Amino acid sequence: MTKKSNNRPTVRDVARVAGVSTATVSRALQSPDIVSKKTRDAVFAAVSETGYSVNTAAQMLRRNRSGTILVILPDISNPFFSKILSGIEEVATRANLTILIGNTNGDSTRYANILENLRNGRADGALILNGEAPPDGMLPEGTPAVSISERLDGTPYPHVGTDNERAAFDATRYLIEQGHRKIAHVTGPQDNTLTKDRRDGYVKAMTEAGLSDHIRLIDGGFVYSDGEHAGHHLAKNWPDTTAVFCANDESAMGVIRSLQQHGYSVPDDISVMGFDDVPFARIFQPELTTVHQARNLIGQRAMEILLEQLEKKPFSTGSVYLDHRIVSRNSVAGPRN
Amino acid sequence: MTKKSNNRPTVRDVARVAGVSTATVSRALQSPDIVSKKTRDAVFAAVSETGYSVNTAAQMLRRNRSGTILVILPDISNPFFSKILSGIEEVATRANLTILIGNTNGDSTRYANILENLRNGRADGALILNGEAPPDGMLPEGTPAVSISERLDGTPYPHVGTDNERAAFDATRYLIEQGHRKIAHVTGPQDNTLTKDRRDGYVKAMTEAGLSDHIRLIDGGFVYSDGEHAGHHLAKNWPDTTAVFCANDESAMGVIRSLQQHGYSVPDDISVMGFDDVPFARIFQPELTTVHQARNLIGQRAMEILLEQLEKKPFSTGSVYLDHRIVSRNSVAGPRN
DNA sequence: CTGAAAGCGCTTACAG
DNA sequence: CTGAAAGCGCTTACAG
Repeated sequence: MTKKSNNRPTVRDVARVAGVSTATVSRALQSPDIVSKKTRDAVFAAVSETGYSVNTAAQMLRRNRSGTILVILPDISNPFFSKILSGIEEVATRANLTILIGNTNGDSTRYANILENLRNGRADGALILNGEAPPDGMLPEGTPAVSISERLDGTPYPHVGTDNERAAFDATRYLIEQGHRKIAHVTGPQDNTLTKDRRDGYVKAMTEAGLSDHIRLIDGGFVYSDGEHAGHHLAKNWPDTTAVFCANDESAMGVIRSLQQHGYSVPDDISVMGFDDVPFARIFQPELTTVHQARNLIGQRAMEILLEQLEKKPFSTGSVYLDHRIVSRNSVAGPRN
Repeated sequence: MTKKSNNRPTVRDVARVAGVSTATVSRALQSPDIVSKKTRDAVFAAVSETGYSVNTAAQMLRRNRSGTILVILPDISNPFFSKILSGIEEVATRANLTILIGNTNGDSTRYANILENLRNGRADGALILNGEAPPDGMLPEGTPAVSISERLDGTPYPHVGTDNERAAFDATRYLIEQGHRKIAHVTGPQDNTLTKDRRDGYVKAMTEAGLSDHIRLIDGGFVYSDGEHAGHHLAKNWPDTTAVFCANDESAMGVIRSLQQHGYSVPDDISVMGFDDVPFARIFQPELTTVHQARNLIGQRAMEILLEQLEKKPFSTGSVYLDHRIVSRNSVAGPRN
């Protein structure tokens, strides 16, 4: 009967102090309404007295659920993801779920390691923001999952994001309405569904406006240096362009700097528009005109759909789109002359 | 003998396939070198055949360890933290430890909820980046923890960061060496150890250079709008200032924009220097001269010290400082005339 | 409304 | 080097 070295109180300790069984302690804690008020009070008092806190491992083992959801993203430092994360957290917290963040860094080995959390029971479901479908066999069949932002073609998971084609269409229309005709588009990275959708929206808007002769596509990417290269390309090859629609804000900033180095003034000589409305878009000079995505709501909605899956309720399949809007700031003006 | 509904293979399944006991399966997986090669091979083959993955909950319960460490920070979207996080992750991954991120958002209720992960066994130790000591009783005694960046005065936890007083001293010296005399300092938020240390370093450098008459302190903070206010204050009250040292990069950007709105040119009329070297410092115009902190190394070192605590090895107490350096860019020049 | 008992899937002293 | 068995701390069908 020697004392255990680890003194963390357990249900047994609480039961002893409260004068009830461990089953009753568990019930009072998990389903307070199915025990008598007297019992409930006694148990709660015993919990404070002992400083009891449930042992999550035991609970997970017994329930066969971790109460954790895995958020898979390519780069946690990318400001695009932080607001989505907040939305996810809000809903998860309300549902008493913990969030585990898996940062792939674009590395497939890391991605595989992260997915392991679903196989070993550390997480019950996943929110996939990295745009890459889990390789076959890496996920137990029927694992609840939702893809965010990028669609995961050929996958059964529901998807939440922005209607990118529509948003790109609206952005291009916006430039046309400012009087621009020679409008270029700097795309995102190849083999990305976002890139395709935004490019399609741009092409569609140009075509519908009878400007198909002015379509100018430049291969880009989502980082600053991609924008710099694109700006250089633009200055060299299409110097008479009056407006550029970029696939995201960061590349738009690179385009602007590069254009400035080539002697252009933005927006006086050339207008530049981004996509995302990251926090820095307001601080950058010129303040960036861009497409705002409802990132917080996207995160919330995705988490809600995952929750429905976890609870075996019917859930929406296919894509859910949240509203976007154009944010007018200073990087776009009418064409000169 | 009905089939269980949940088909995840267990050690029993692996044991049956490999023709050994569950104890041996566990040994082959956890300490491959203490079983015979023949057994090891049989177990590994059985693992692939069955698609076995350890049940983390059972493992945690049995070992009384979660293999997870908790990283507590105020704001995950703050770029200052992301590189520190990478450093932490690198070391944690090498040690086969999972990271759980707790985002307090400066909310003490959330902070308390996050600390609960240490009491319920979901995490074995903590890395504290939010500058706030856990309230008494919120952490089981002897919980391994390390504070990062901000010191936690009155706390037994080791600390890893930058020697802020020294770094601020160096930054101020740098401005003095460029020929500046009337140098202002925009501080961080009150009641923050970083603020105190950086202010002290500034005052010390000014005093040592015989410039104590030119000490100009402006209460600031770590966000953009704090900088804007400070810039306004500066323009109104000390218009002949030729250089400003700001407590961080974000506030330095606010100071610059605000000064520009007051008609100053940076750095021609006035030089502005930041602190941190966040990623955006290179994109901002003018590119920001600042103090680089070894954020990745700070994260690594902190995780290493936490690891030593977890393994009950002796570990360094007190503060560990990693080297900082001045990064010269375009927001600082010599004084006009 | 409550209790006694089984069992979730591991790991590890103990014995050989 | 290996196996049989106990037990980590919960929760929940079962019985009353």
